[in-house]
Amino acid sequence: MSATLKDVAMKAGVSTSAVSRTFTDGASVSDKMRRKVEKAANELGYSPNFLARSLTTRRTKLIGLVSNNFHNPIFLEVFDLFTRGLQDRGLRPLLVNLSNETDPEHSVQMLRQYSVDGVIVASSTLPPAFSKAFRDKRIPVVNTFGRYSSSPEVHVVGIDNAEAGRMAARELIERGYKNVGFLGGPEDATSTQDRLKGFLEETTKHPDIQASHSFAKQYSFQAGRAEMLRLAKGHVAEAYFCGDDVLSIGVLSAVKDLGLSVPGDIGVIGLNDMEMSSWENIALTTIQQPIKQIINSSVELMAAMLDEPDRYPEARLFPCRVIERDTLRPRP
Amino acid sequence: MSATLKDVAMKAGVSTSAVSRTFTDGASVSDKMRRKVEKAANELGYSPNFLARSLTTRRTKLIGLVSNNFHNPIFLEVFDLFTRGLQDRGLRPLLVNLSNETDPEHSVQMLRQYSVDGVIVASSTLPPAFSKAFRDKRIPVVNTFGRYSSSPEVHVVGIDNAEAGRMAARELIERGYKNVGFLGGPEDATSTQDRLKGFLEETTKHPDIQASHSFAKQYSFQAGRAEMLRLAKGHVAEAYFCGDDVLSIGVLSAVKDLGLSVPGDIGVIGLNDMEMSSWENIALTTIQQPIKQIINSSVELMAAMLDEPDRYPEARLFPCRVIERDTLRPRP
DNA sequence: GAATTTTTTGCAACCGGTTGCAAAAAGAAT
DNA sequence: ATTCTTTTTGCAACCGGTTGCAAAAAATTC
Repeated sequence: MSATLKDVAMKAGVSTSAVSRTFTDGASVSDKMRRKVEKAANELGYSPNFLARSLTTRRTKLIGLVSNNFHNPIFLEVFDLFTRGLQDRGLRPLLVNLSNETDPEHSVQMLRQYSVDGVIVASSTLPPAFSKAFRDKRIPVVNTFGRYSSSPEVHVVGIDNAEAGRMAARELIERGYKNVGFLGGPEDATSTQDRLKGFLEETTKHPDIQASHSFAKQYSFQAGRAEMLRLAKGHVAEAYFCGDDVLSIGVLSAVKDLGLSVPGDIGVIGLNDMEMSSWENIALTTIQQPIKQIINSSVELMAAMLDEPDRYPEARLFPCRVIERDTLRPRP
Repeated sequence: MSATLKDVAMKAGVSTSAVSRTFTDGASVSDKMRRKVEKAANELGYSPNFLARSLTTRRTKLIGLVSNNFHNPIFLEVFDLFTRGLQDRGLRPLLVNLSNETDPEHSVQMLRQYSVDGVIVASSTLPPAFSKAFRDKRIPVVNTFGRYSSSPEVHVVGIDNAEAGRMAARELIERGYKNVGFLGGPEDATSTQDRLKGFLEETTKHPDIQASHSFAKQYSFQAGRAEMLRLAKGHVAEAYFCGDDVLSIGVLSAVKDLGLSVPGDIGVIGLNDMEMSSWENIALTTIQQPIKQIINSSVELMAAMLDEPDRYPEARLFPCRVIERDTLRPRP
């Protein structure tokens, strides 16, 4: 169909190697040759086939971008940042939606069949074993939003979830809430467990603080709303730390429907600081996860691993900070 | 690194063709041979390299998924549906973010270099010429959310934007609004132009109706909010048809800040019916674009084009309907 | 201008597969 | 058992590139 290396070589009256070298940077070609080849290539509208090239170079510049979180608005920001970051380095994201995939192992194999240079697992809910499966096949992998551990098996970039839990607890306590609740995301996600751990660690330091906890089934508005409505039938805390902003917004909606006010009757603090949280009609007080930095760092790390596949695994953690808006009562 | 065809052939003591045929459906292999090969393949953990295969088959099963809309929450739903739809057919989305790309031509070339089997352009704001560039290179292309025209040059799947504009106007008129406004998305997008055209077509039919119009700079909350705040300094209509739900939500926020109520003082109707619009604390009345059908149809059409690349271009339009929630006054 | 070094170029093998063709094997018909 | 079909298999060329090596050409040195 479109012109090949051979066509160009023939047209320019040179060997195929010469043409190949013209399109490979760092290869030895004289200026005269380069001009001759480029002329022929332009006339034929030739540009090299990356996939054929990858056969010998063993580099596809394809990066698997795997996620199972297509219902949390923050992931649109995540995809935006990832795609741009990868594109800026000449890498191409092959997107994998794990939402309904019954067998994650299948994705591992598929990405291997496409010879991806690396895989970014963008999820705080996928088990660490999933990321590890890539490492076992010697495919560079970065688990963004993954669990930090003192002996990581794969590269992790994200936040210290336990510390985020402590931070939320401190924030609530400092504002004088005595009866606080943790309303986390999926119970089996390591991020939820770590945040809860940190949260409780901090609250138990204070004997006058009552802490309770429960979990939403997933990171979504409806799950957060449903959980809050359920809680309302029993004992209700004065303030909740929600595992995610979208959950928080669900909670805000439920609170409103219950005829209660925020922050008057119930305080809410979220986690993420997604774009929507700053919208004036939401104005959620939240713990900001520096996702721009997290993602840029993930991409940077991935790029580094392409040159050095056996790089020793590291955890890159970024500090969070509280963004004060309108859903917690002011400090005394 | 990992096992190749040759390794398997050697281990099984057969020719490479035999191994190749075992992994190609529809190829002629005896059961005995197949078993022998599969055994060897399993022991070596072999699976075929799709890219090498694509060299001869001329099929990569890669589909370019191009968008420039990474700030509108509806696109998270769009990506979710596209990735799942493509995956279900064994196709793989290569995601391209055109947001900050200065030169779209560059993307066209890049996708060609990766030998994508087809391209889906998911955008209502990219110019038709962009999609056409793929067709000119004989790459199958579907422009989802594209402009319908009676002589389409590329396949278009979406809605009849003019009809959506008429529908919105009728809805407002039937509810007794006399002074109505069109608050569209980017002025240069064909979708905006078509919607405005339909909107005005309907309002001018009624001599007692006053219609005004203006445009937001992009499809985002802040753009909608800013435009409404700007409008508030001059003449304000009784009800607005916004070019998109996320714009509508920006408008709702502005109206609230102006100390006015919805739908008491100002009515709002959006377009899209994204997930968030149904959230109880937003409850936006909107025109629903059946995106699930649109996307499934786009994927189906793309799959059909892979078998029949020169398929005559068609436009597939889906009807919209009004979803009544809480942002328009009730019908009389 | 000859000898030496450096740069440029082409040959040919290779990357990991597929496939047309003809030979070999198996099955059916006589 | 022989002949004729049908199915299965392997050979070898090919897909579109890259690259080590040695020969050719150009540049440098004396």
